[in-house]
Amino acid sequence: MTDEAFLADYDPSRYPAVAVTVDVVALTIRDGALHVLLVERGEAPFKGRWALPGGFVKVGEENLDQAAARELAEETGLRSPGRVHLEQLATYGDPGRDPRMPVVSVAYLAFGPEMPDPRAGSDASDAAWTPVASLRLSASGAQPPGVTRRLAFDHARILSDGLERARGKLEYTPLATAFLPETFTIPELRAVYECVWDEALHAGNFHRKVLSVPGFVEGTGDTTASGGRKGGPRARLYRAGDARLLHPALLRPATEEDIR
Amino acid sequence: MTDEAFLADYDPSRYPAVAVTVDVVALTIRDGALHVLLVERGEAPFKGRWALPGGFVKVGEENLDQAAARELAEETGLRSPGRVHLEQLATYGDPGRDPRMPVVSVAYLAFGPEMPDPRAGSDASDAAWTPVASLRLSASGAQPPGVTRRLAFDHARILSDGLERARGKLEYTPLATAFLPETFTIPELRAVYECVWDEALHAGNFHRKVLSVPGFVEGTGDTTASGGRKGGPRARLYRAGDARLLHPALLRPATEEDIR
DNA sequence: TATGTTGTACTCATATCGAGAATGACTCAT
DNA sequence: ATGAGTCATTCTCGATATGAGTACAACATA
Repeated sequence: MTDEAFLADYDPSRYPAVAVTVDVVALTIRDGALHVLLVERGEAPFKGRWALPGGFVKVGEENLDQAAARELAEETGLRSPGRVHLEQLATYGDPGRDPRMPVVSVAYLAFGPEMPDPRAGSDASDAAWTPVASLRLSASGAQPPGVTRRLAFDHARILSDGLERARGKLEYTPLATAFLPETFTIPELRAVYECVWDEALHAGNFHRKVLSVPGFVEGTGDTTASGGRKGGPRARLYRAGDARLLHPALLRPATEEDIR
Repeated sequence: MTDEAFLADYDPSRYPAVAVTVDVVALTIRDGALHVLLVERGEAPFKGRWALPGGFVKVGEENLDQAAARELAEETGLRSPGRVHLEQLATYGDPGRDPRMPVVSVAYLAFGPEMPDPRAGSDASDAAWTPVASLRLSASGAQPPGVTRRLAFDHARILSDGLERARGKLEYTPLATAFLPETFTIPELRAVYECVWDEALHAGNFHRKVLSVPGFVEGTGDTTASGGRKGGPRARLYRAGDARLLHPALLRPATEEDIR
């Protein structure tokens, strides 16, 4: 930004009326399916429709990361700042994305282990973890059978961008562990990849790969107390290692359509 | 964002005085070195220091991408919207990042082939392509010998984030071609990777790899008119292919420090 | 013409990947 | 208890990718 431009607008009354908000795409895994945290709007516009949790940034008092963490905790009644990974996703500022006024929204992406049901915050009439598969994310494209909901504002696009980011980050960072509790088994880690990528993975190869990437996981020496629900031996327990990047990366099988 | 929060702030006079700007990290390659487009500030604060080009978003009239493209063209006198790749980088909103008032800046990353010298825009006292290596990007860390400049505001951090993004994108997208003209040779493409990554690459292996990734480049059937400056045969010419992702990726050699 | 440079194509050993199968340890229904 | 089915973990094997080095012909320069 240049100085003259600032001086020309230095008088606050001359600013365009812009609101800056944060919206959070909070993802977790429940019952083997990817879920996103949504709140139900109690007022127009989009009354009764579901939206991403979010709110105004207290500009000058907090930074954007703090605002996102505050919204995630405050508006849904989830405290648990502990093991939640939060990162900036992208910023959306198209004219008309809010019918009432110009709004620039900084979207955040949050990954966390299975969390309790949220309570509705002061602003939302309801809040719930919602299966991503039950949402209509684009006008075109195949939709799952059953109930499909359309999100308020441009939140379908934001969620869609967040999912794409999450899918990509699983390839070259150890963030999949952010969806799991402190200790976990390799098959649980594989389940994270499978439900975020929506692809079945080869159990043996996945096992070999995870153990071969330095710093991805480290063994605890323990095993689960019993076998799985449907049988099978006890599994060894691991915790997240100290790697920030997976090298070599754990590439998802790419299709021609992804590439072109 | 929730409805009640909006209603509470519906009166524009109650908005906090937030300015929304775009800043552009425009990268190109000149004389075998990575350069970034900077403008010299003509007024306080940071008068005489260099900064990223940027300016206010005309909220409600244009979207963020358009604002970034406009700033890149307008403030520097570079029109050339043609072959420039522009993508959103991140958003910066820490309190105090501008000493005068709260400012939220949406940063963009631009890649382009070698471009003419900019002329100073209406706001900047000067504008120039500056070698990235000549800039002091962090307080700590090794600095190159010779002139090092410190950027205004938090622009060193933004540039640093932009460089890291660029380095990563070269691995799994064909964006290196955005630094080159319509047709180019494989050694020219290798030079892009080498100067963005700041690492020497094995010529033979790079050649094999580029040709083996589907859709990365396609041959034109032509060759350069003559050999290189210091000799060597004519090189075959290629143009960018239709791939949006490189599969398998062209991974840069990772060091232990990158990973942990 | 001699010399050095370099684009491109090899070779070869090693690492990684995808697919499948073997081995037990476990759960559950009978 | 017992048998059937499930599944964590480890192997094997062929296909593919990678890193390092060599070969050679085409080119610029002196």
